[in-house]
Amino acid sequence: MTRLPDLFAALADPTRFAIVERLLAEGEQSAGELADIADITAPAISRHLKVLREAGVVTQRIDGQRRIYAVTPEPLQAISAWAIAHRDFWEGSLDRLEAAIRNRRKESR
Amino acid sequence: MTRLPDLFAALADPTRFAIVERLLAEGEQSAGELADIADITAPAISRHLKVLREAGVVTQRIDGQRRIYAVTPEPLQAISAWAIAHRDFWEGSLDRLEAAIRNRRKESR
DNA sequence: CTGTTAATTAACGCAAATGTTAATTACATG
DNA sequence: CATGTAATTAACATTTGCGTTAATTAACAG
Repeated sequence: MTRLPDLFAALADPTRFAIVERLLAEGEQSAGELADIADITAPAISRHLKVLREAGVVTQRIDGQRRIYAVTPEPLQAISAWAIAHRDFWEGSLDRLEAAIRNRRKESR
Repeated sequence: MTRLPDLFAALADPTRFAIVERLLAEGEQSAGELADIADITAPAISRHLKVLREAGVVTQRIDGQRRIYAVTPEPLQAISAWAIAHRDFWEGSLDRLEAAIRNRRKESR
């Protein structure tokens, strides 16, 4: 089981976070398709994907000469579990949490 | 509102994560009380607290010559909201895993 | 076999993060 | 007011992270 700080480190970079969001929103994609996620070169993307892979955030599937990436469920589960484990701490504002979720959905359309 | 990658960056360091866990478990504590959280000097702790403060993860309260720190609810809320917003993804992870395996079998024929 | 495409690895430069010791600020107390 | 305690800021060294270009590996197409 990956430790949370390592998971957070993987998601702390804006480019990597964008990759994860994209994969979550649109499903699995090849390294090439992810190229336009940020204004950086292909090797840079490749290294970000490696970091995500080593943190267990994404899995790699080989299809011909393409490497196809998808988000792994476990890390998201782990993060959710951690936040919810401390729910008694921030439970005072469930309304705001709900609002935040609604907001996210709205933005992603 | 703080962006998630910045939040994750604040929590990516093991010492900072330990500070947050401690404050969540035992409630607010002074910088001095947090000194034993890791085998580093007081200035190092102080800088970690500054990072957490600037990311909005903790608040600082002044009491005499002590600075007392406590976790802010909003960041945990935000993280939880993000994870839960993608719950449909990792909730049925077993089904998806199965489907992915079936899919791969189909393709390789 | 040859050339093209997809992606990664190698080698390198630079900026940011993290630790140290020393100096500073602010409050408390005899 | 002089001294001690709590914490931070300053200055500096070292490591890590992230980007680049060039080289490499692997699969595909003629």
